[in-house]
Amino acid sequence: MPTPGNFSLLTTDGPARRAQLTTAHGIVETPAFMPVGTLGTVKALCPRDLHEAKAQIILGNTYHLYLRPGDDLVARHGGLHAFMGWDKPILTDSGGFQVFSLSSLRKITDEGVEFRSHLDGSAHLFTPEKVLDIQRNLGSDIMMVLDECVPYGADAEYTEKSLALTTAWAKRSRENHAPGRGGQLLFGIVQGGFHKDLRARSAEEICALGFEGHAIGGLSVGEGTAEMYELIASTTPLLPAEKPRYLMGVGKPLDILEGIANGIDMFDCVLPTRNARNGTLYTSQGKVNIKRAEYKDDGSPLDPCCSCYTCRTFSRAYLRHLFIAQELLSYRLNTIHNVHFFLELARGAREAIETGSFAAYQARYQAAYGESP
RNA sequence: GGUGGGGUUCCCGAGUGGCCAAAGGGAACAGACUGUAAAUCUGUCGGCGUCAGCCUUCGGUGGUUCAAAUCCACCCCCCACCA
Repeated sequence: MPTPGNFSLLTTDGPARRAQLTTAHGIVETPAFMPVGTLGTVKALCPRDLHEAKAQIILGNTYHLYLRPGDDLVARHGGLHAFMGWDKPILTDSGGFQVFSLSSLRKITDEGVEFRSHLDGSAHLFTPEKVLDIQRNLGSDIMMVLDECVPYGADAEYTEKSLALTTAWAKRSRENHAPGRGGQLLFGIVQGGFHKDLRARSAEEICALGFEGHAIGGLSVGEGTAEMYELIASTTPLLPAEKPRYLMGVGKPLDILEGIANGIDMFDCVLPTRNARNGTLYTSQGKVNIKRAEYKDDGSPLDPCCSCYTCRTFSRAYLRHLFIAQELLSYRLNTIHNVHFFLELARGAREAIETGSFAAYQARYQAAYGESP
């Protein structure tokens, strides 16, 4: 039985890789898409739905779970796996993204991040160490270090300072959490904004610290697709090939395939779940806005090529009706489908890499979703 | 029969002389969403338009006025209460 952290490369197709990452709660076949379950739930789904969609690993969020219900409470209930009834791997984000998205509520210091709760305004301090303590309470399989997600458009001076801080925090994180401790893996995060030289420096500094995996953070924060792809292409090769590579928060179907083409192994994104709730559904033929009037009388399935429960059972007309009527089932059926689609996207990519046909696989989606960038 | 209240753009509903094609909400029609403060947000929403404007509209008809959804007269509906 391989130990958590073991990452075995099975095969490659150009820079694209097919591998297995071992965690305390099982093996993750990569490339993998990880549905986001910020508050200990992939919104609108229950673990049964996730199993049916063949989800291998999901995300939880340190910041949000710390504030509510509290990581100590989760620990008292046996950790996040037991608490939410999910026995497969969980990756917890550190709260670094919230440092970015809730920027008006926080202040960054060398020590960490002082912030005010978006729920009740109470003051808190996140340090690299504190964030790991929380993630230990949550009992996630993969923990993320605290980082600063630099806003798009930040100049070199700010980015460089931020980068130094992120590296210092990463170092403290590694010192606080020895490899193998508690079976919990620790991933470092490369930042550096949109300055290639700073990205390279960050990659060098972060990868020198001996994390079990490496993430690229700070992308899809407002930049254009071309710029994002350029950065993925230039940064990914700087991450050690023998460790998993995780592109944080990305992305759209084509973004994910582009990442895989460049050698990324793991992805997470709120798009399938959020868009499901907002009526945008992903199909083999491209995006479908299910609230459009043209689907009012459409008795065909959302995507005839899809094997999810939603597509096997219901018509577009019914899905539109549920959405327009704001029925709760709408959110569930839409999310079941979108999550299935993203997981299937990754599963198909794994298969394509195994057969050496990833380029053709990517091209098929480019045809359906528009040439990119 | 009497008294009082009311009829506004698809719906509800503000507006009581000019700044009104008429607040606000809903519906409708589009669009956005990338480590989730998101079951959220944005746009359009009388017609025409070379975007300056022009035309039609506030129960009906007629009138007052430079100007009326707003004032007056009569008429038609609706609601409440009293007989």
